[in-house]
Amino acid sequence: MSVPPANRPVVTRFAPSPTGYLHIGGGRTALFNWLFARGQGGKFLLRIEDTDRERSTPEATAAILKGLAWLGLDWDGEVVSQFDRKDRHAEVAHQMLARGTAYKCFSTQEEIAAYKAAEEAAGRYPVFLSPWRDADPTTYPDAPYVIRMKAPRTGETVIEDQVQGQVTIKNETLDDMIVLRSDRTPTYMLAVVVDDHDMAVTHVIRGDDHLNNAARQQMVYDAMGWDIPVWAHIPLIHGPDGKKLSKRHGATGVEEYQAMGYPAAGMRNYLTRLGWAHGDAEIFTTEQALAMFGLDGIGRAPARLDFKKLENTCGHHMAMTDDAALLHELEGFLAARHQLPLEPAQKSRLLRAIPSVKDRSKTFPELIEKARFALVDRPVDIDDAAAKALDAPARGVLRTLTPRLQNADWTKEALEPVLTAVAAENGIGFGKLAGPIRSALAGRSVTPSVYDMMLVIGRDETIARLNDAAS
RNA sequence: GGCCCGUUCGUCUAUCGGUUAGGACACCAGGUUUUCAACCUGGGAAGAGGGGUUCGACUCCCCUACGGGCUGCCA
Repeated sequence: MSVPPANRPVVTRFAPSPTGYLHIGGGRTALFNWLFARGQGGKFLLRIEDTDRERSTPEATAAILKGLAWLGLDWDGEVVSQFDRKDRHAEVAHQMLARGTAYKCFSTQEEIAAYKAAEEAAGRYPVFLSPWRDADPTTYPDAPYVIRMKAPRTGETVIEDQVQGQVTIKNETLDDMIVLRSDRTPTYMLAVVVDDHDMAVTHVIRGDDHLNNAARQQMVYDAMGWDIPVWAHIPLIHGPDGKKLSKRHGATGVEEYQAMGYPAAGMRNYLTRLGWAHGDAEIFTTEQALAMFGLDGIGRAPARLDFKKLENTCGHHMAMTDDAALLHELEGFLAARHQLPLEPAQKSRLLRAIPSVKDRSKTFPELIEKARFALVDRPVDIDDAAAKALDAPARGVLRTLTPRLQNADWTKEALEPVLTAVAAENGIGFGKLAGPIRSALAGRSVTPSVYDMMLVIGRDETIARLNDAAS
């Protein structure tokens, strides 16, 4: 058995099959690979496993690339198409044939099915033992064949896994897996090994649904005399009920999370912490994650998705992100939702409003809703809850307020005493004054601070909206 | 069915034989307050069950239960 490559620079890869959107679990797998490679100063490669021509589509590939881009995961070099490398895969299959570590099998699918059925009926583990394994080539018929590996029949295969530890698999449970199909195309088991070797991948970080496959794949590494990469099989993500994450749990594709308006930085942070920990670290930047991330922090049990914590994490990142970057990402969010792009005027209004709303928002829809006061034009649409605060007495109070605003300095420090005084003169608490102002300025009863709103929309607009509401 | 993996508060997790089992989210109570948040303080909340090993087990071993994965000429 070969030893893991210890002194080479780290090379990881993400190798999705293009049969749909980028699954949230796949996104996390990509993220772990990216964090590890980038954190170690290594390379992160992308390979599309499109050998299944029936199910692979260019649309799916595009969706996966888009999902990765949204998560902020960039890869080195060109995207590798596994299908394009089929000749190389066939070449390796024939090399193994020549070395005697693989053989041609002429058994038909019917024969195999019958064999397995008989084994099962006899109460044995249904491993197909091909009669062609040690057949004399001169007896080969002129018929379609596949190339199979000669798997060891005794002993055990040990997988040294960075996450799962030492996993031992009995060789009798390993069949002579097919590496080249009868149509000369490679199977996944062959292609993945050849590609990982040719791409000089040092660390294979992938879902633990591949843990058993690692034993099979090691056969190919051994047959070719290649170095086995470091394995790290990470647990899958489950839904809130602990079952495998599926459509009935809600969102499974990363683009759905983008469409729901979660900021990418928050998503990254949450996904990093899902199944990985570094002491008490909870909220961190990508730079910090890069510095902290390691394979030893990955847990062995599947983690459940918790939307409440995702939201909380995203809230922290909203507040941490600078205003211009937030606006830029907001535009991406609107585009992902196929909504109208922002006009320049709206952008500048939003940019001014963001500081007053980003601390209190967890998602982009929330940010937009809270920034509504800055986006709307007069006359402001007032909803029922806001209208309740604008009864006759309240309108009277507002009429006493507007003249006082004409000459005040437009800063919070100057405005504060004015509003406090008006409230006092009217014999009401500050809350009774803030309510009507809120309604007049935003048309809603839930808004940012009244001072923030006044400063953002400016003196003229403030007075105009107050007059609208007071009349 | 067989094989493989897993199991600490409701959830994400820390602990790497000796801790009052820590943090975060969520929840509850109180505080602050200009609405909603945010924020501050406090609170309840966990080692699946059973056997071992050991002076001592969440930690090591075995069994059971439960969950997941694999068992394709899919990846």
